[in-house]
Amino acid sequence: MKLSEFELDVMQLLWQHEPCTAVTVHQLLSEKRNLAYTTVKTIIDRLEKKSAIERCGQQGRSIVYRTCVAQKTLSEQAAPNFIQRFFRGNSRHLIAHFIEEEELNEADIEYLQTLLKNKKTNK
Amino acid sequence: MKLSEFELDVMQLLWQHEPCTAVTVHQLLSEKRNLAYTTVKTIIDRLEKKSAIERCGQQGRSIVYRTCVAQKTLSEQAAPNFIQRFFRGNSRHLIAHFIEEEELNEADIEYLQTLLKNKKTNK
DNA sequence: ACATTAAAACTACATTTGTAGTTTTTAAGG
DNA sequence: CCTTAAAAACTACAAATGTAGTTTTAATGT
Repeated sequence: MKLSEFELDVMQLLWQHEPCTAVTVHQLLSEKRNLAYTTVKTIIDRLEKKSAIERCGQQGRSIVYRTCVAQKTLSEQAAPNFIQRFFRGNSRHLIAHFIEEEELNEADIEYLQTLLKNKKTNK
Repeated sequence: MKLSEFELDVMQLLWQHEPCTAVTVHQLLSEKRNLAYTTVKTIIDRLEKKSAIERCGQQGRSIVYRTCVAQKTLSEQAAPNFIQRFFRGNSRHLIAHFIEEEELNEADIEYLQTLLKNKKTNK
């Protein structure tokens, strides 16, 4: 399944807030940018057509939606692409990039160190 | 600057092989998928229009191109987006995801461990 | 029961993207 | 010099995307 950027934005909100109506998604998105309700609804319709989300009820006159794909599923598909594109398939560089560029607190760092240690021993 | 997937594919090749002609890019891409030369040239024209690449000479009747943006510049812009989309801005999860999912050899792991250690002490 | 009106459903449209055909230019060989 | 053929330049077009207007449906208050 291939979703556009905007579609992914909406999925993002849904993953965080599902089950959830189009009205709610519109409200959530409106905090960031100015969008007509119908615009958001169009995206939701398209996501439904693509079977990324489905109806799971009704609230007053609003349809309640929920996702049918896990965030992980999509990120797993997107990740290799991303790596390919920017890091020539070299995941060491990728991870290094993020370690260098991203904000990480002490706990984060320790957590990641543990992960790496485990990865090494499980080889 | 916003580049499409295909445009990024071409940038990828250019970063690796610049300076470089459209014919060469076409040859390189042809190893992976079947594309008309004109298709590739169209993308190159668009990249030029977007000022992502520029002419830097001629080879016979072919124009030689080079990039005008660093890979890093683009990945830095793309990365936050990507993180936002899939990991809700939580870079710990992002890095953890890649550590868990990607192939890493012993040397990779050690390298990353060093990076983390440095990051911790430089705080 | 009926009117009101929110939300759904449908339609629209410009722009971007992937893809390639056609025409024009021009370097290179004879 | 003239021809030729390779590459450039231009044109085309369907599908996807971002964006929103218009019309229909139906829940809710009276």
